[in-house]
Order: sequence, then C-alpha cells, then structure tokens
Amino acid sequence: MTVDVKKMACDTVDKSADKLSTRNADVTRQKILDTAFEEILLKGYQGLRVDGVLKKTGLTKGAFYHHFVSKKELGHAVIDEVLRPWIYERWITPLQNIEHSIDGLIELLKEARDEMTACELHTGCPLNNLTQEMSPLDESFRTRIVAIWDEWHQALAELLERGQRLQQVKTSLKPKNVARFLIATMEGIIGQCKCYMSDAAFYDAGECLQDYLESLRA
Amino acid sequence: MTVDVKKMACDTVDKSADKLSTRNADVTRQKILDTAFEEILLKGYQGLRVDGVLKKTGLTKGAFYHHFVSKKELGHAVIDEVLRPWIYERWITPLQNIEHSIDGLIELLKEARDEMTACELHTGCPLNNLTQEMSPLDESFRTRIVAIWDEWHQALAELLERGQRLQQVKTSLKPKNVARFLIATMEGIIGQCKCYMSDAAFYDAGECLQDYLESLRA
DNA sequence: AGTTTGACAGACTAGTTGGTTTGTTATTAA
DNA sequence: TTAATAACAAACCAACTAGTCTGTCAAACT
Repeated sequence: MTVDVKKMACDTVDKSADKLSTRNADVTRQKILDTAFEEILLKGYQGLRVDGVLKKTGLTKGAFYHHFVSKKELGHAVIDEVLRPWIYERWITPLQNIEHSIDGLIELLKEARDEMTACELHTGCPLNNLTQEMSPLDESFRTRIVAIWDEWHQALAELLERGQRLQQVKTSLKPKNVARFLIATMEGIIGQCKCYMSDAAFYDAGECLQDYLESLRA
Repeated sequence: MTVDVKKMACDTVDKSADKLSTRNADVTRQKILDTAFEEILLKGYQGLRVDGVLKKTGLTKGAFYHHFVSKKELGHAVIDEVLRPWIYERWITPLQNIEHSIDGLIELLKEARDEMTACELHTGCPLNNLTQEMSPLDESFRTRIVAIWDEWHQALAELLERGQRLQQVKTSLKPKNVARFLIATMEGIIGQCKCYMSDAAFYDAGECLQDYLESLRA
C-alpha cells in the first residue's frame, strides 16, 4: 500500500479544519447530532422537528436522510453518540477520579451547583428529560436510556464500596441503595430548579443533601 | 325569585345521574378534561392530540371547541381542574392530617410505595411530568405548575415546623430546605421507577429516605 | 306554542411534518 | 482522464393536526 503525501495532507488538514464550507460527511453528521441534541434538550424528542434541525444547520432534507433513515434513528444516535458521552464526561468519569468518597461527592455536588449556568437551569438534565418523556412511549428509547442510568448507578455504587473498604464510609449501609437514592435526589433537585428557573432549590435542598452525605461517614 | 320544584328536580336528578346519554354540558366538559389528563400523563402535552381525546370520548370537534377555545386552554384547564386537585388529594391534604411529623411522613412514604400500581409505575408523577416538559416551553404553563409546587412545599414545611414546636423534629434544621429536599427526592425516586418500569428503585432508595427521615427526629 | 339559545355534529381548511424522489456536484478509485 | 459513488440540494407528497364553519336538535324562556 502506497502512501500519498498529498492525500494525507488532504485527510488531516482539509477535512478537520480548512474544508469547513465544502463537503465533509463526518462534520455534517455531527452537526445534525449536536443540533438535534440541543433541540431535544429544549423541546423534547416529540418537540424536535427535522425541519427545525435543517434550518438551524443550513442543511437540507437530502443531507439529513442521507445520514439518517428516520427521525427515530436520529433520536437513537443522539442518545448513543451525544447524550451518553455527555453523561460520562459530566457525571460518571468524575466519580472514578475521586479519592475520598464522601469528600469527593460533596466537592462534586458543589461543582455541579456552581457550574449550573442560566441555560442549564431551565433545560434540566438531558438524560432525565428524555427518560420522563420517552420511557412510557417507546421501548427502544427506554432500553438505551436505562442502560445509561445503570452505568451511572454502578459507578456510584462502586465509589461507595471503595469508600467502605477504605473505612471512609459506614459499612452498615447498602451502596446500591445509597447510590440510587443519591441519583434520584440529584435529579429531583435539578428538576425543581428547572421549574423555578432558579438555583435556589439547588442551594436549599443541597444543604440537606450535604448533611446526608456527611451522615454516611464511617 | 320563585322556585320551581319541577325545575329543581330536573337540575339535581336528571343532570347528574339519569341523563347520561343526552346532553349535559358539565358532564361533557369533565369527560374531555379527564381524558385529556390521562393522555397527557401518558404522552405529554405535546403528544396530546385533540382528535385523540375526541375519539376516546366519542365526541366531535363541535363539542370540543364549544367548551375550549384552544388546545392550550384545555391544557390550562387540566392543570387547574384535574391535576391540582389530584395533587391535593394525594399529597397535600394527607400532610395536614398527620399528627406526628416523622412517623406520619414515614407512614405516607410506605403508603405511596404500596399504592403505586403497575400503571402509575410507568407514567410517573403527573405534576413532575408536566413540569419537566412544559417549564422551558411555555410560561403560562410554568406559572400554573410552579404555584402547585409552592403549595405542596409550604404544606410540607409547615408540617416540619409543627413538628419542631412539638419537639418531634430537630430544631437545628431548616424546614423549608428539608421540605424542598424531600419533594425533590420523592420525585426523583418516582422518576427512576418510571424508567425501570419497576418499584425496585422505590424500595431501594426508599430505605435511605426512611433513614434520612429518622435522622430528623429531635 | 313558538322563539331563542346552548350544546353539540361533522365536513372542511390551511398549515405542518416526516419522509420520498429525482437531480446535481464534489470526491475518489481505476 | 474517466467512471463510479458518496454527499448532498430541493421540489414534492401523503398523512396528520389544530382550528373553522355551517347546520341541527333539544331544552329553556316567554
């Protein structure tokens, strides 16, 4: 196999940076995915309009249906390729970098509160939004979504188990139950913020959540 | 003002019971409201179809637009006349009948868990559903919804304050914060159940919630 | 009894929506 | 260089959807 230098240059330079205005399948597809994610975040999957995504991206029907066979498949792709990585980056990976379970969780809680921008305040958690909307409506969505919750739940439970082994966390409590409780509480608080369009709920309920986390110490 | 006995009889007997098959504005309107509530519970407001309600009720466009000027007004009416009373009956009024704050809340929690039918499991809480869907989309919905949350929150905070006065609840904690925390947690747990289509989350996280409630005792 | 009015019935409409089809152009393999 | 194909552009379509309009019929009013 021969290597063409000009072709290499084309692949690396042109495709990723220069050729923004010309054709690039990967960029186009990603643009659709990102825009759809934003739209779903604001209006839900049912409120998402294919035409709306096209208008926002400046693309056409031809481009869209070249990359996705249907709106439903777009929804699946958004979950797999945008939502899931987003949850990992924001909620799951940080758990794995925690040294002291309780201290780390309290720190994470504060970070989440402070990072909550005005925009996020009234859009809420994308995973929970989609869960509440789509779980009863479509099984293919629900199974994808439930898998993400499970990954998050497991990572949190493992953090607590680790804390127990390191004598940081009370051994009397059940990591899986506490993990479920913490996830539910976090999502519940974010949901309240969304409704009030204010982070006051996060500060108010957050105090109690912190007290609860303190009560878990060994 | 004269009172016609025959007219009285007509008003009370015929309209409310006998004349089920003939015209009765109140019954028709209520039938639309109840059906719309069910539809919203399952598919959300955006998924609600006027035609769908008509099909389920056996009514027609004429009947619908005689009682409601638009789909949006129907949504408002469902919130005011069905959802709000439902929340009161199920969550707020029971709070007011509690004697011992902590014991009563734990009891209420268990009742909620046991009363959770298979249907409710995958529909979730109607108030929270509508909150998550409509808060970012329509201000007229959000204000109506937020008022209900406030009423619930206040009733719960009052229960805790009462508990403090009666030496049942620690005086160190802030009733409003705890009330917000409890509501958020409850809704978060119900939301998890909806996704898993199982009450396991309710039992798992419920254990922790009970522990938390116990920790509030004076 | 006759008139008015409230409570519908149901055909119709204009705009939207997901999806199709046909054509065009840039890119790539031969 | 050329043929093939991937990546679109855009007109088009059928189904759906909220809302309208005209007509009907039963009950209340006079």
